[in-house]
Amino acid sequence: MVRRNRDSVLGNIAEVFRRYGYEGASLGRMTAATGLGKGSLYNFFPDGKEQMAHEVLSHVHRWFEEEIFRPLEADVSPDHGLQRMFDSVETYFQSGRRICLMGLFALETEDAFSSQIRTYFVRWEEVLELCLQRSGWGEHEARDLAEDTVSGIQGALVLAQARREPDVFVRRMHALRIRLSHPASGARQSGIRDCLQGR
Amino acid sequence: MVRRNRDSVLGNIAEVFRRYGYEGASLGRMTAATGLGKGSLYNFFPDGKEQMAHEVLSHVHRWFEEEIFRPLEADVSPDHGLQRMFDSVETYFQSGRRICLMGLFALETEDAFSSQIRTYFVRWEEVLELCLQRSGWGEHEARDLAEDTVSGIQGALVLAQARREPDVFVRRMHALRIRLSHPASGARQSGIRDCLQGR
DNA sequence: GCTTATTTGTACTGATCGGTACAAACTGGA
DNA sequence: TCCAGTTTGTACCGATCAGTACAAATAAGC
Repeated sequence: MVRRNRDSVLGNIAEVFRRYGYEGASLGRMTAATGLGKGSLYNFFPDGKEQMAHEVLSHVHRWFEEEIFRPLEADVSPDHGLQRMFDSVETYFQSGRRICLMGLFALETEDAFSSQIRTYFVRWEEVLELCLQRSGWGEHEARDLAEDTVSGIQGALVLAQARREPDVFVRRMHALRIRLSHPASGARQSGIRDCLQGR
Repeated sequence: MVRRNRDSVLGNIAEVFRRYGYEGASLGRMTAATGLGKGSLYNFFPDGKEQMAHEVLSHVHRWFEEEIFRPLEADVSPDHGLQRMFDSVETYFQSGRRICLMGLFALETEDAFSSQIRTYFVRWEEVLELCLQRSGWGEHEARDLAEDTVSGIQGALVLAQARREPDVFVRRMHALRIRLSHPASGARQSGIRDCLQGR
């Protein structure tokens, strides 16, 4: 018998939720994925399946906090923070081979996890918005771009999975990186419009 | 006793799949949503739950074919076709209040529906790409924009649901409409780059 | 080595699952 | 009005569900 620690068990459980969704992730599948019996799972998670899901989402949020959200806030170079965000996103989602559990649960479940999911996405957009402002985008553009970027990441994950083609995700991330690399305040933006009108 | 027709039953079943996901959509929930007993459901769909799901997806695909894909191909004015696409998308997804079943099943299920889902998305991107080319976009930009648009629609639906805020979807659709309204061939694109380098 | 605490794992629970069998109710044609 | 075909609906099936009870195995401290 090999003693398991709770975090590695949680990792296995997370992959079961990703692969099958909340309702499709049975305790039988979890015992198979972790190598533990039900008694062990209930020893680690006395409140059962819903607690496991909550803790998986918390774990995902903490990872994003450590790897993406805090660095976006803290990086003295916002441009570097942005590129690091994309690097981390591509690593975490395995270049489109791994889906987003927050996105899946957002679609599949109703109330149980909605608060946690909402908090995660609101947090991501907020830190990205501030980073974009520091990078030179105007207030409104930054807000809009932050929402568009987080939405774009989610959409790329769905489409990559739907088409069974991870490269879709890679292409979309590449396009987003480029899009976010050209800060253009309102003044610059109207400069581009003048230029276009002149042609 | 009220006799039901198969199509309206299918509509009710579709909403159960949307609300609960494939695994969460039990026959009990379907009998409640349709007002029919299991015997009636099995009379309409002798191959059971998986057949219901296949037929719901086919029905969704047919609706998109009639309302969006064919009009995009057929409209003499590509710009009009594009705006009509967005109008239909907003209607179908109820301005972000209704999720996309294809997207949900793409994330939640593995093999059973992957062919149907892939076909739907590939078809959408293909007709959109051709429409964008006719609208003035270059070949590569059209390809890229088509993928970005379909991906963007999916992401907007996920994020709207995740934040419990349908306006997210409305804003993203608005931004996509604007984005697609300004065809810029390769020559025009490099003109913009020259202009920027001059500053 | 023994004892106690901790971790593991299986048998079992009531409920629900997808699906089947077949009786009941309804409809349409003669 | 009657009968055959069609549609509906419920009881039931074996399997699986989330969760519980508790015994077995292991580990740590004395």
